[in-house]
Amino acid sequence: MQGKEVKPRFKKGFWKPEEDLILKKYVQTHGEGNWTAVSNKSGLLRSAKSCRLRWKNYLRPNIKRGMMSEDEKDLIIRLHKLLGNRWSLIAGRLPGRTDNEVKNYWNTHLNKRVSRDQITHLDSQSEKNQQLSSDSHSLKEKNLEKTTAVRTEEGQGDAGLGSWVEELKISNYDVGIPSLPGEYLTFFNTDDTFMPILDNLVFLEAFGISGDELLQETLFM
DNA sequence: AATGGAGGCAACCGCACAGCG
DNA sequence: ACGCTGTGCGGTTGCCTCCAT
Repeated sequence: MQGKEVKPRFKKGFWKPEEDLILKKYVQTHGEGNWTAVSNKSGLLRSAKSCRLRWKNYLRPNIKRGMMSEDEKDLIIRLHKLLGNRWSLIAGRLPGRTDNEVKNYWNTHLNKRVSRDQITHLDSQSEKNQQLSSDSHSLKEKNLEKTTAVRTEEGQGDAGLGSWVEELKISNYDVGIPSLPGEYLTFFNTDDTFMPILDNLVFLEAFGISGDELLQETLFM
């Protein structure tokens, strides 16, 4: 075909050790970012996206490989309950783990485990009810101790708080709307299961709020 | 030994969004 | 305002290995 631009044919499939080495050396020399340049200048016949993904998921320093610890599994399950399939957010709470790894682990291991546990949970529900009623009281007390406050901006009323307040309510949060601008908006979760691992930053991030944007502090700690 | 199914995981794809000219 | 480019994200695909038959 005359005059038609020939797109470079990129290599696909698994990365070879020598390709890893080239990418690693290139990034170490030129720094992270501008993956198009990496793709064009490194000599690798890989797309920018492929280079970026390989670096991010496998070659980047401090990547933790291997088995998930029980703590990590537990954290993934709890965070997934709160955040859903927001793998990058979940991975952000697991040092050294990537979103792709967390996602794969969830799909292959935890998804089944959670479904199984839910069935088991339903079977034994009546048996446990008595035990729960006594335990939940103390847990709820604990949760109330971890109430988070966010100060609203000057001139920002109920309507200006954004849809995330509604989302908080849907996600089992009790939200205390401030009556005056500049007052603190408070919210705490009434679901016992994930509260012990939840920190303020996680759900601020979950609802699209940067910690820098809003003054937030934990009360009653 | 051959084969077929299931599970695990690396990599790709498509879309969305931000930044910039 | 618009288009282009780079990057990030979640869903999906496809290859490889293991194991049962």
